[in-house]
Amino acid sequence: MSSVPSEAATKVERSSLTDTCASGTGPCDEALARAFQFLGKRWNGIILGTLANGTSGFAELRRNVGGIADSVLAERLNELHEAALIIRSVDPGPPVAVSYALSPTGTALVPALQALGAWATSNLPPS
Amino acid sequence: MSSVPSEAATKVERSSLTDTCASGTGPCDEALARAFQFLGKRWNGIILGTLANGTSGFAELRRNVGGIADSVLAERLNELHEAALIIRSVDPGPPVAVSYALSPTGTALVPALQALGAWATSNLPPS
DNA sequence: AGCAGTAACTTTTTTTTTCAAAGCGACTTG
DNA sequence: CAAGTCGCTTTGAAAAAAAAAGTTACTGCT
Repeated sequence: MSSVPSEAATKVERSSLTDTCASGTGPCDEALARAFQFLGKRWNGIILGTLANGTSGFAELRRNVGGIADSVLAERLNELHEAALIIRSVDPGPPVAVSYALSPTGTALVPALQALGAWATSNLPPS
Repeated sequence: MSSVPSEAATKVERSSLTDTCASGTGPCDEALARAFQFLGKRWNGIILGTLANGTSGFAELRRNVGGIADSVLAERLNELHEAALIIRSVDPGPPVAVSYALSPTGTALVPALQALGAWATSNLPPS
């Protein structure tokens, strides 16, 4: 992981979630704050969960995620790519085609996402 | 759960995350969207993770979460309370004292939060 | 050839969300 | 009395997300 250049670290974000949480032994410690640096931004959890179903192009992902603005999807994909959670592959074509997939780091998140889904199934009323 | 009046359901949200996700058997299904209805809003994951360490008052929670605006914390606590993820208890005092704790629904989320923390520890660079 | 459609974004404007600061009433302490 | 804390509420500014239109590069159809 330390070999991945983290350009996100050079972008000073207001109220960075990585500065939050009392140091403790409980679930809310620095690690959880780091997880929510991504997951606490609208759409990231859903995007990663959708990509867990398999590789997608931009438009397919937009349709499968459902309800996200193009510009927000583009920005999220860039951030997730820069953080090495997803892999962006370009087929030069023609026609040019771009596909997105979970990286190993992103894939490692899937069991936790599954746990979240299981929790919601058991604990949240259907909308 | 079904005995809890869900006022959140009467508030039509634009781009509701519960309308997202292709139906599928993968992690991104309706259940995950429902989980991110809460967790995809900034601060909710951290708030729930902080409360997993034990009951807190408002000011203590604000300090322990770190970096959240009063007004946002107040609103988040109201939403989480309305969704029955937390319990709000009032000690009439004097002085009056309000405390917040995870409900059984909120508590059931803790293992998934722990999984997220473990993933971050193994997969995300320290900031 | 022109047209319409799709993909993968980008740009602009509008709307919503979050932030920062101040405020309020109810207390406690020195 | 003043100053501090608590648990919020209010206001206006800043940031993020949404909505809509746009661009380039194709493909397929008439």
